[in-house]
Amino acid sequence: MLVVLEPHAENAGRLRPLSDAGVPTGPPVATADLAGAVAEYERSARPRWLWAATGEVYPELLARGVRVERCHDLGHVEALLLAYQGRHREPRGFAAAVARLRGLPVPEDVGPRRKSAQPTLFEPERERLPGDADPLEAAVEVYAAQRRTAAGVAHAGGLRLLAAAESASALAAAEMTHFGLPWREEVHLALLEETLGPRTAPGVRPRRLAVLADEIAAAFGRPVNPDHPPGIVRAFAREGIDVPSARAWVLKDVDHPAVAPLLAYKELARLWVAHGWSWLDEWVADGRFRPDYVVGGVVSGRWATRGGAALQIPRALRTAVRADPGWKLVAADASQLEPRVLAVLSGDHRLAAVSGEDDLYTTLAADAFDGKRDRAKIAMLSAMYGGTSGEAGPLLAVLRKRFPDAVGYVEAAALAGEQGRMVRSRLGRTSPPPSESWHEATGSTDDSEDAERRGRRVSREWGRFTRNFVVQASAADWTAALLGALRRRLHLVSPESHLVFFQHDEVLVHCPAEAAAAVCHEVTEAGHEATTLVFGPTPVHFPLKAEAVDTYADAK
DNA sequence: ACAGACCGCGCC
DNA sequence: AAAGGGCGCGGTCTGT
Repeated sequence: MLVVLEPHAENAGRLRPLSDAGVPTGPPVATADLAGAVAEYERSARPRWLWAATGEVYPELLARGVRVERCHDLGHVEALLLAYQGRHREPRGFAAAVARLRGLPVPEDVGPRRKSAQPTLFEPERERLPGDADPLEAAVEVYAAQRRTAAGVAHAGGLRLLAAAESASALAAAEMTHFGLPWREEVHLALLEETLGPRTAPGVRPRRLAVLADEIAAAFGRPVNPDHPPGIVRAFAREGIDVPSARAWVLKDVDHPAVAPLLAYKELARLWVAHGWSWLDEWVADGRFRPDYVVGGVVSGRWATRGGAALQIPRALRTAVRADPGWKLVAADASQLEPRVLAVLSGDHRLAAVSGEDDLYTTLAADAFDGKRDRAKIAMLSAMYGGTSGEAGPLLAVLRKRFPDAVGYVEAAALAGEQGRMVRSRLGRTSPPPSESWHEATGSTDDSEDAERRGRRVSREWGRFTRNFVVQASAADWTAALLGALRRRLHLVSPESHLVFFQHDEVLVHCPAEAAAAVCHEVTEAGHEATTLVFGPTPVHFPLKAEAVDTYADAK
């Protein structure tokens, strides 16, 4: 069964039960204790909850101690369906869906609201429905329309699964923010002091950075702002050294006394600016880092985050991520997910055979690259990213000869992009159509050499995007299914355990120490479940190694 | 004062 | 001959 839910302020709201097909089976019921009503339904019927946006409803339920098993997130599903139809640029979200159905002016998407760990005094604004539509009725209508749309396309089965997996991902994201990533402030503070010096006021360079800035100035014989790349390039030019940019990898081969302090400065400044004391103040509270995840925030279906740079936690800081006393972190990482995804998508039997081992690149190297793992990896990444620089070209040729189906698959995707066609993931995530300016550049009637060259370049760029899209988006299909399977399994074997972090192809579970072995087992099983759900029976191996650690720094 | 471009670097 | 996918975020500079 389904229950459609509409929240009001202060835990009040309305509910209405529906059949699986979305037909109301009873009248709307108002309640002053929404969380209690939801909890009761969970106990008695385990319905699939139907609501406009998980992010608007579920955090409040979690705050009141209520977990739900399943939902259908109308906003996320709307976005997936619009994309499937090539309508990426139309406003997504529930309110827009209602407006489209009723022929009313479609409201623009509300812009992103940056959040922080600090509690806010104001309730987040809820979408106003156009034409004063009744939210419960409108949700039922939109659900029916989404079912019709999804059923009428070639990827019907895939989209149904994708809708469920994306909705489950939204639940998992809200739970990760709610429970938070265990973050030991004193460990982080000690690391900052050790590498930067004592804490300074915001904007005031810590001692170690000030010293390096002085060394840089001394090496150049005049003050040079190390935070200003053009100034650095000019400073080297005055010394008779031409550098194309001030990037670290460019400077590291330059022979000049300013290089060493500059490289050290860049590294430390990055830590200070991105994950220094201000970051701690803003993002860590009560021993938890609570980033705001944006499920499906990337066109490929990958997650993004808003604020806190949660998907860029530097390796050096992972030592601050520690399990509570008596608890463990179970770290799980899908190794080499994308080449394995390519093996399934392309049906390349040879590549499937190579994926049988835990380290795909080693096997690939033994198979085709004289045992040279580096080369095997470059070849594979070049195939998936469209890289051709340096030695990539010849290596890719070797790969193509040995694995024609796999390389042919990504090359077909690249060709589609170069021609402005869309490509899709396994479950039906769909690449956006190229922009107006892309069409102008590639369809130009101007046959000057410059215009033609630009057209070719723009076309190739889009081909690299679609080449990567098929792999990256199908990997996102798999991870969405994984999250759904894992959160359900965790609740069964160890209800106290929670997903607390997710980053493209790795997850962290915070669990009581005595549950760690069981959690590791469930992670592995969830990986198998995701593989079968998304890809069906396949010889391709998707190893998802799980290990219990005390700190994230010890993972892998 | 503010928005937006560009650079550079962190993560996958 | 050269050509590499996806992000978020903070810095400086430029234009208004």
